[in-house]
Amino acid sequence: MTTLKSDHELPLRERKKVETRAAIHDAALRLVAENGVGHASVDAICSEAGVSSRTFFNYFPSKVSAIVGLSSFVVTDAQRDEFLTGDGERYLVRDLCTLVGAVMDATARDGVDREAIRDLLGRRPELAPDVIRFASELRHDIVVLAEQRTTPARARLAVTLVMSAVDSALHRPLDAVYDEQFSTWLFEAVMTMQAIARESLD
Amino acid sequence: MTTLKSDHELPLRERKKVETRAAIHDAALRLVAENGVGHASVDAICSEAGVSSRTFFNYFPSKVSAIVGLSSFVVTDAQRDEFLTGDGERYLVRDLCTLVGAVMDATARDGVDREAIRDLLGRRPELAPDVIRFASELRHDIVVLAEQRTTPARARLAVTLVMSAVDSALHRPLDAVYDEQFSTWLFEAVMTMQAIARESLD
DNA sequence: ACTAATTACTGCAGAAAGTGCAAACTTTCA
DNA sequence: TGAAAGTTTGCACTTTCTGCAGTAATTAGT
Repeated sequence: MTTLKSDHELPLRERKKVETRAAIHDAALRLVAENGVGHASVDAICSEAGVSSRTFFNYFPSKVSAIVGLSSFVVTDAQRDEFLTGDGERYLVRDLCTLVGAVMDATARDGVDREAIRDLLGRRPELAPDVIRFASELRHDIVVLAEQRTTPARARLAVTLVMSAVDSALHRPLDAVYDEQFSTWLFEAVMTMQAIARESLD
Repeated sequence: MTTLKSDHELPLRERKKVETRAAIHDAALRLVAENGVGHASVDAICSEAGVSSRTFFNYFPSKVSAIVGLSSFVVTDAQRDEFLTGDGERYLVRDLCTLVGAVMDATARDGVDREAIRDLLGRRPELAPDVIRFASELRHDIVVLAEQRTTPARARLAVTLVMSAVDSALHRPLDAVYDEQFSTWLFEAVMTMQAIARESLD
C-alpha cells in the first residue's frame, strides 16, 4: 500500500484517485514480480486492479511508469533556481548531486518505494533498459540546466557522471542509510567511481 | 551508401542482402533526419526503401536498430577472453575502455557511421532515449564480464563510468581524431570526467 | 538449360502499447 | 434536487513487432 498519509480529511473524489492510482501501481508491481515483465500486460494489470485499460493510461503515461509508480520526474522551480545560483563549474558535481538527490527524495515523499524497485530490478533485470529509458527524461532536463553553468560537452559529462551514480543506487545499496539523504549517497558513489577510476586507470 | 567494399566477387544473393540492408538503413536515416522521428514510421521507411514491412523486421529487430544501422552489439570471444585475462581490479577501467572501444570499432568496420548518428542525435534529441535503450544491451553484457573481475557493485560502477564516456562520444566530439581509436578517446573522456569531478567536488 | 533444393520476400492475422473522442456515470455544490 | 464539474469507460485507430504459410527468386546438380 503506497498511501502514506491523509487518507482521511480528503474529499471523497481525491481519495478515490489516490486509491486507484495505488491499486494500479501495486497490481503492476505484483504481477511483474510474479510472472515477469512479459506476462504482465497492461490488460492483465488492469484486471488485477479492477480498472479499464483506458483508465490505466489516464493515471500513467506508460507501463514502466506504472511499475515505477511515478508519472514523471519533476524539477521544481525552487530546485532549479537554487542550482542556477551556483557559480559556473565550481562545485558543479556537488550541486548536481544535491539537485538530483532532491528530485529523487521528492519522489520518495510521493510514495515511490525505491527499495521495492531495487528488489524488482534485481529479480527482473530485463526491466533495466525500460527504467533507464524512463529516467532519461530527467537526465535531459538536468543537462539543459548544467549547460547554463559550463560548456555543453562538460555539462553532459558531469551529468552523466551523476546519473551513473543514480543508476548504481537503483541496483545495489552501498550502505544501509542512504534512504535518508539521497544526495549524500550520490556524492559518495561519485567519489567511489573516482576512486575506482584512479586505482585502475593507468 | 554503406557498402564498404567487395560489392563484386560476392554471390548475387549476398550482394542483394547487403544492398537491401543498406537501402533500409539509408531510408531510415534520411526520413528521420528530414521529417523527425514521429513522421518516420516503419511503413514510411519501407516504402522509401522499396521493401515490405515484414522484410524490414527481417533485417533489423527494431526501428532504432535500423536507424543506427546495427542489429546488435557483439562482444567476440577473443575480446571477451582478452578482457578476462586481466587481473582483478588492476587496470579495470582501462581494460573496459579497451573492450568497449574494440566493440565500437568493429561496428564502424561493419559500416556503422558514428558521425551520421551523432549528427542525427544533435538534430533530433528525441531519439536519445531510444538509442540509450538500444545500447543498454551491450551494457548488460559488459557488466556480466566486469563482475568476474570485481564485486558486483564496483563492477557496475566501473562499467557505468565507461558507458558514460560512450554516451558523451555519441553526442559531441572532444577532439577531431577520435574516430581512429575509440578506446583512446574513451580513456580521455573518463579522465576528463575525473578531472571535472575532482575540480568541482568539494 | 532444366530441375530441385535453398533461401529470401511477402501478405495476413494478431498481440501489445498508446491516443483521441464522446457517452455514461459519480461526486460536488448551490 | 439538480446542474456543473470531474472520472471512467468503450470504441476505433495507429504503431511496433511476431509467427506462419505461401510465393518468388537464387543456386546447385545433371
